[in-house]
Amino acid sequence: MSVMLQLKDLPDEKVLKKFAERYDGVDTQSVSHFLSILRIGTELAESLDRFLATHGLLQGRWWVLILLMREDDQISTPSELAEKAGVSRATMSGLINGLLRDGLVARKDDSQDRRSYSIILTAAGQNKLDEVMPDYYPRIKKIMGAVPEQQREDLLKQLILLKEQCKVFD
Amino acid sequence: MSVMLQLKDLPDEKVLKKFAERYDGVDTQSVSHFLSILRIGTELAESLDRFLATHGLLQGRWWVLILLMREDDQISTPSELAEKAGVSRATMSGLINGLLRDGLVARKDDSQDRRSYSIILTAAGQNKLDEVMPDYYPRIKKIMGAVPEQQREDLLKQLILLKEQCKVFD
DNA sequence: GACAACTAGTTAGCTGGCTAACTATAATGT
DNA sequence: ACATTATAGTTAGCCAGCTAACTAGTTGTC
Repeated sequence: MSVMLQLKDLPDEKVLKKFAERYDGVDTQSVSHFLSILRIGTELAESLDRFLATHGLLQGRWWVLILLMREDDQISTPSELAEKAGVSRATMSGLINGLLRDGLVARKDDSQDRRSYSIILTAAGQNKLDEVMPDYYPRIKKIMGAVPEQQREDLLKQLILLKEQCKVFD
Repeated sequence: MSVMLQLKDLPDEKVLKKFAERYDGVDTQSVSHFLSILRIGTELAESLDRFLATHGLLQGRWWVLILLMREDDQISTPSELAEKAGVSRATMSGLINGLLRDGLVARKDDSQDRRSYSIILTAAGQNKLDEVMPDYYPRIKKIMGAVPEQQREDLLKQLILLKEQCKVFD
């Protein structure tokens, strides 16, 4: 995601009037709320990325490492990883290449199926996670601590409602 | 943004235990909530993009058209647009090129400052907005309708708290 | 008036998303 | 056995973000 709206850029009175005149039935509140939610989503993701960058990682590659560590033997295949990460095989191809270059994962050819190969988390990759994760978890806890325990469930519930309601875009 | 997490991919018991053993002090709830929020943000943005795509637009270019329409005379400059859209001048350069190619904006050289030029919304650009916006506004209203009026303010308030708490990433 | 410093915009190269088209191999069906 | 179909991975080309380095022009200062 990446949303081209600065919260400060919410339109002023004059502009609102202009748009409301040209396009009737504009619900200013809804629009402003919707855009703010998108914007905050972007900002949260950017914060995470900046944090990962301090450890020399970015979101995409970091997540691949985590998916590998989840496996019993730290091993998987490109298509499996693509499926689990929710990205196309083409995208996973690029992510894997970057990780191979950095030596955080290694490639092992499949003797059974010559089209395929396996990807293994290397010692360097595990070390990288062991460096990042103990720094990551407490920060996440602190961040989520900003929302009172009880209201977190409500927050999630409402966001899920919004997401589901997005069917009106189809 | 773009978050590599499928909600379905929340880790199972065994995996949770594995991570909790290696990295102590993991607050599973916080992590899962945080990642879910990021994921939903991405999905909302993707929905908007799919909608805009049905009108032959994408988020970046659409937002530039809106910023131009906000101006009294539908005119602005690349750096002004970059600043208002919250992107780098380099990115705006690319967006403007795309819009120029599609004829949705036009370029007008500045006689005062030969480094600069102005970007104007063309009739075709205005027509495109006149096609998209009357379709956009009611859909946004319907989507936000999923969250009861009273809880919207809370939702926003909590998201803003989270965003601000992201300072712990710095 | 000349030089320094700043500003406007572009370009190159990186990240990471996508689709569509491609290669190579495997599996299936007749 | 061979032909078809399906699958694994890559590549090319698009979108959109970024930084850093660059050109060109403007401004300010001495």
